[in-house]
Amino acid sequence: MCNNGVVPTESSRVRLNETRDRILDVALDVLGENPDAGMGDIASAAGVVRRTVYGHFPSRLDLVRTLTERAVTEMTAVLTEVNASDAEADAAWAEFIARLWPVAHRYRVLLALRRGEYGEAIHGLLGPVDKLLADLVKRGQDTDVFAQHLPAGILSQVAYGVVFAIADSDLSNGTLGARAATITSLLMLGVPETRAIALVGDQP
Amino acid sequence: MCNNGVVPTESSRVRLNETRDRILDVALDVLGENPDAGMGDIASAAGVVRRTVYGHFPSRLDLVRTLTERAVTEMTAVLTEVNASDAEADAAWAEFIARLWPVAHRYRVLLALRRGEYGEAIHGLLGPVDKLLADLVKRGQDTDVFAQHLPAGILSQVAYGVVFAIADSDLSNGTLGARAATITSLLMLGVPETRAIALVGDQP
DNA sequence: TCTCCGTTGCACACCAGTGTGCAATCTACT
DNA sequence: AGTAGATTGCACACTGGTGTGCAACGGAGA
Repeated sequence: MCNNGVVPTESSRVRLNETRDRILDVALDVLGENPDAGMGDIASAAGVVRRTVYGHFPSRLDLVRTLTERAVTEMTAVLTEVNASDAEADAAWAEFIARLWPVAHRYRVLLALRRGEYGEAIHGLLGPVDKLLADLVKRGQDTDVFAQHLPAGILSQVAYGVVFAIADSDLSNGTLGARAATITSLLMLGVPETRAIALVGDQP
Repeated sequence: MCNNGVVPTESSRVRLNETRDRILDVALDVLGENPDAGMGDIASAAGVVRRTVYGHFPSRLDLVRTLTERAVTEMTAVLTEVNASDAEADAAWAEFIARLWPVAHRYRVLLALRRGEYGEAIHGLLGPVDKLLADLVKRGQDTDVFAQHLPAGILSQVAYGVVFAIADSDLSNGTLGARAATITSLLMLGVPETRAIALVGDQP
């Protein structure tokens, strides 16, 4: 399909990338509503024929993997930046959730996709994000900012699991969802309610 | 298969129910590991042939529905009992989680099954449980025992979503998991850490 | 106008799971 | 031994998704 080893024209390459990006964007929506959606569903939602999708992504796994890589890139960018600051761990967490929120909402499907066919592949790609999260929580526990009723690795998983769960609920969009997700995750990290509310107040 | 309208012998009926129950038990395990497992996988795990499974459950949906009904029955039993007591809402919640824990661990697959093919059917059957949970949380909010940063309906969903998430993690068995799930869910319900720890201490 | 190249439409093979039909078999009870 | 009934083994049709091959179409640029 697409390219057979020949150098493409400038304009055609633009058209190609436009289609490719549109497929990726729309795939996120479609899979978000139904993680079991097929290539045909994605194709028609993108206003394109199934055959065309296979022109850009040789297999369904390739598509999902690309999507995941995208998500990992965006998330690690935010997370490393937040992690680098010398703020208290709870403040860092609050800022992280606030900035992650739009991304989390878009990529909420990945949580569902972690079980099932491509679970292993996705899990592998998400490894770096998990590690950064665990590091942040560990830092909070070491400085007595977060509770220690669970090991950092699990606590971080559960905490950002909650964020995605809220991203998947009725509150998904709007700032209300972001506030709810931040406060809830802070509470379960052991931050007192008054402190949690103060923290989200700082970043509306 | 099984029965063609004729009255069965006593012993054969026993054998029948034994097989049926074994299929149900094993289906819970198999689907717990892989929600997309087929009838064949379930059958062979139960030491039986695929055809036999269809003898007891005319379709895959029937099997899943039966499983769900089982779960709903067990959960509502615990929940109504706990809900009827006049204890504080947080104490009631703690007792609920403690008693729900073994059940939750067994039926954790239902959470994954809520999305996907049979999502709607399962969601419908789980309705009563959701309502009881929401009532309990509402009671806690009205008596200022639980935080009000989220509406009761959503807060209850997120809270017991966490319980299942922990049931699905490495801590799944043992009393450690139960403690972790209880404390974490209490924290996110807005109960102060000291109080939460005191509550689980009461029910080891 | 001619060419490049992404896109389309249709063909096909393939696979995995579902659900059914039916004769054969095995087992417990009489 | 005879019988009822659950189980088995194998057949089949059907569905729905995947991935590929290939000729034809259509638009943008030389």
